[in-house]
Amino acid sequence: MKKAECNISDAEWIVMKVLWEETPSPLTSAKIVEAVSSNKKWSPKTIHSLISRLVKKGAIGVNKEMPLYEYYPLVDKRDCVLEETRSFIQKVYDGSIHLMLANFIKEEKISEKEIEELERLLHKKNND
Amino acid sequence: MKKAECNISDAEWIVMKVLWEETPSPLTSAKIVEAVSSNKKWSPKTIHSLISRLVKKGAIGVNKEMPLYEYYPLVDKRDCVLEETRSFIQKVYDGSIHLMLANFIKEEKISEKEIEELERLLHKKNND
DNA sequence: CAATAAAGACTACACTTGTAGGACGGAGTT
DNA sequence: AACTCCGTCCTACAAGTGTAGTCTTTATTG
Repeated sequence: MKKAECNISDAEWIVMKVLWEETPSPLTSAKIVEAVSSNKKWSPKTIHSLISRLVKKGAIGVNKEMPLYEYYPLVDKRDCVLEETRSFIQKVYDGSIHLMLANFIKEEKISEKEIEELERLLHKKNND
Repeated sequence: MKKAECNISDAEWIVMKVLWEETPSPLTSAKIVEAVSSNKKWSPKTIHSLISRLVKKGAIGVNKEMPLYEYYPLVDKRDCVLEETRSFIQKVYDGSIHLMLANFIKEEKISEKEIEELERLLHKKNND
């Protein structure tokens, strides 16, 4: 998995998530189309386009040994999530994680159970 | 303040934040350029372009009564923050706020003091 | 094997975005 | 009055995106 920049667009994220989450990692485009189609009513052509772009960007790799190409992620999900998160926080909260979380807890409707779980997480983190 | 869609790009956010945060709300473009320039080394032309686009988008309004136009926000910051947040969480966390916060607390390096403050916030929220 | 269908390569096309530049006119400066 | 600089309005222009379509090759199926 590369460290580098992800630069994945909104539509491309949907495809990447399939590759990151679908278990048998090398997937044929048909499998990808199938998985994506459950969320998005895109033409298969559109999904193929997204796949090609991701290959060109170096975000996914292709195994051409097979009759039907098999695709697999080249970038690490965690890295992309972090990158995306950072740019979001930078844009909206001037880069302040703290501001972001605080505002978030204030604004969002989170259930009590969730709050309790988050508190547990915070505690655990605090005791590391 | 309108409720509607914000659709503010990364660069435009920088301008919007000036208008939202700079106190005397109606600002001349010179003031905006000045404020933005402290963060970004853009040509004034660029900033003017962003201002015009925001006007066209309906995100900011203009008072043309004055010799130098004065600009002020038309969209509410909170709405835009929420919208931006939602789309971020949708893209990266499939819309799960919980997943997002949990992952966030796990991943990010937050100071103990911050953790404590967040816990306080959670507590307060819990007792509402 | 012939036909049909799907995959892959390449093309399309309008819209948004980052990042300005040019023309024109009023305000201040000499 | 002439010149200069800034503000407004309009134009520019390449890269990235969403959303496909065409053309060629290959696999599947009767």
